[in-house]
Amino acid sequence: MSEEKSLNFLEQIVEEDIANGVNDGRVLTRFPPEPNGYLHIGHAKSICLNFELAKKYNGQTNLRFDDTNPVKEDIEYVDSIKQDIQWLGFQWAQELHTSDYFEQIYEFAVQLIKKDLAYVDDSSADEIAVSKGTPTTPGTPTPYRSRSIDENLDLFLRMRNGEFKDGEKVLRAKVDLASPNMHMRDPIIYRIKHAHHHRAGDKWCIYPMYDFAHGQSDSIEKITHSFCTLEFIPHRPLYNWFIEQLGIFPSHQYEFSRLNLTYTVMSKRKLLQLVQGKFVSGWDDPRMPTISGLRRRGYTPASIRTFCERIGVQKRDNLIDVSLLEFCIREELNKTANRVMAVLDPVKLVITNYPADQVEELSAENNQEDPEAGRRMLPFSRTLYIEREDFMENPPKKFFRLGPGLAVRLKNAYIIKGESFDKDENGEITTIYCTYLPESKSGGDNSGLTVKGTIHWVSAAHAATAEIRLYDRLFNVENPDGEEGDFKSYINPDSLQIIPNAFIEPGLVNAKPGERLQFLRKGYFSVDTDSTPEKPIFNRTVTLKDAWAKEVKKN
RNA sequence: UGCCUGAUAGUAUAACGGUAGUACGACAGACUCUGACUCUGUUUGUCUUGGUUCGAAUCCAGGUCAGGCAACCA
Repeated sequence: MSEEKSLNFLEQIVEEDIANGVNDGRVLTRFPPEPNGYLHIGHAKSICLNFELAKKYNGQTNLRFDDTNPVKEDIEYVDSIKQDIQWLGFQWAQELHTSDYFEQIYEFAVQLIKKDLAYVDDSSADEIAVSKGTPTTPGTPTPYRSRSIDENLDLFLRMRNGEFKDGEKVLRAKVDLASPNMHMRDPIIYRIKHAHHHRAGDKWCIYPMYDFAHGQSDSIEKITHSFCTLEFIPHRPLYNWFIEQLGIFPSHQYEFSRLNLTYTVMSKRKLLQLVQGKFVSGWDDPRMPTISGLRRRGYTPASIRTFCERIGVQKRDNLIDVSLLEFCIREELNKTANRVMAVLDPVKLVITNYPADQVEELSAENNQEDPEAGRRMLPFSRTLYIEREDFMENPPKKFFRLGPGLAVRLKNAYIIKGESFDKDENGEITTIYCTYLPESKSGGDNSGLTVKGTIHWVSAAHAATAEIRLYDRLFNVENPDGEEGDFKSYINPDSLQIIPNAFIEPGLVNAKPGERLQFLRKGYFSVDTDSTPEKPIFNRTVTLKDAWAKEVKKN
């Protein structure tokens, strides 16, 4: 383990700070979600970054809810966010809420007013927008900019006391209306909202804006390194300006680029549209890039953490290939998931030389990658189900499966040879007939034969049935955000295929929700949260790599 | 057309003035009682033009391209 992993740019910053004795080497980060939606894998990047970086440098991480907008926030989201972070494997030092600082933030505002650095503005939203000018032309002061300190103090108190209606007045910082940075053109720092807050109740009718809450909260908590995404870069001068004018603890903001993944969307707004428009079954639909969706899909916390580590941290825009995420979950599940057999698209197979009333119990390895996983017994009989695609009437030369005259190994059982088949009036094969080699039994094969292919099966009389849900990418274009028009028009209509009656090994009816398995040759699956022994439900987490599918595609 | 970011294989990410490396993907092969896994090999890259330097992905200047910013959202 002498291999040195290079540091990402934020780790470099932290190491430099520690080396220079900044904050006495103390490292305290925070993860600051607004409780107005569910966490997605983009948040996971931020969570991993904040928690792992702090831990690496003997620091800690707070969970702070940025709950400054009561009309959009809800306790439901608070709970889901906490669950998701813990599920990912992280524990915050303190659970904090910006709303707990409202009194102090209010005092900060008063302080600003007293320094003549903030004023109450009676202008309408439109008037303020106009007065801010444009990026190329400076803003102009509204008539209220020159109010006296005393008048501002009085008005602000009356705002707090509920004497005005929503939108009637705002408190603005007095910064620089001519700044090339639009965020410095007297930003609004308090607005009136007569709304019930999920945590503060009805105590307040004025609420601070993000720019006058986030940095202040960082400072109150003495956060040393405040990491956020790139779109907050233009806010940083304001972040620093407030710290300077207020003379409070100098937290520092650093920005990194947010995660984008191919074949999905990542903005909360768009995910909400998918949920509300019923394009998916909910926030935890296994096709969603939400943490809860990935969890239900069968992703593990470790695979998501590994993924976040491999994508790195930088400042350039990126679009990560979802195949990397898939690689991370396959890599883990290959080592940990038991192998079982399930036939998704069954066709009957009759072994004509196998005794009609004989049933054998065959021993099967659970996971050859893990000797500890043990073995299980499987019933075998004359009539089986195999995968329809594993038989071809006129197979091409590279087809290593069953066909007339073609021999193949039944996994954990015998070598069989295809003989004949029945078809119905539509030309669809209904039954395949084959013969088996009794001396080719797995574990004791002395047939002297080797076959190129091995296929999976279940005994028809013993198999249980299950609902299997096959998931594919939610969108059929790599970057739905980058396409013309409504992103929803690029939704993949085949992103969910439900197989109501697949055949599974009898023992699988007892699989517990959340359990992860490999269906041999079909992919990794996990037991759905709605699954019961009476009606087992499996979600496909990810397919196996399929060299044959590629071969077929080529021709 | 103001300000702010950024630009290294298909996608990401290293190299911090000294041999452009790694992962995923793709392609080819070996192995295989999973056409899986594993293993081997191949392919493809420093946005551009100048400058500094013995030497530039790296430093400087100009350009190009991409993204962000003018919510009483965060």
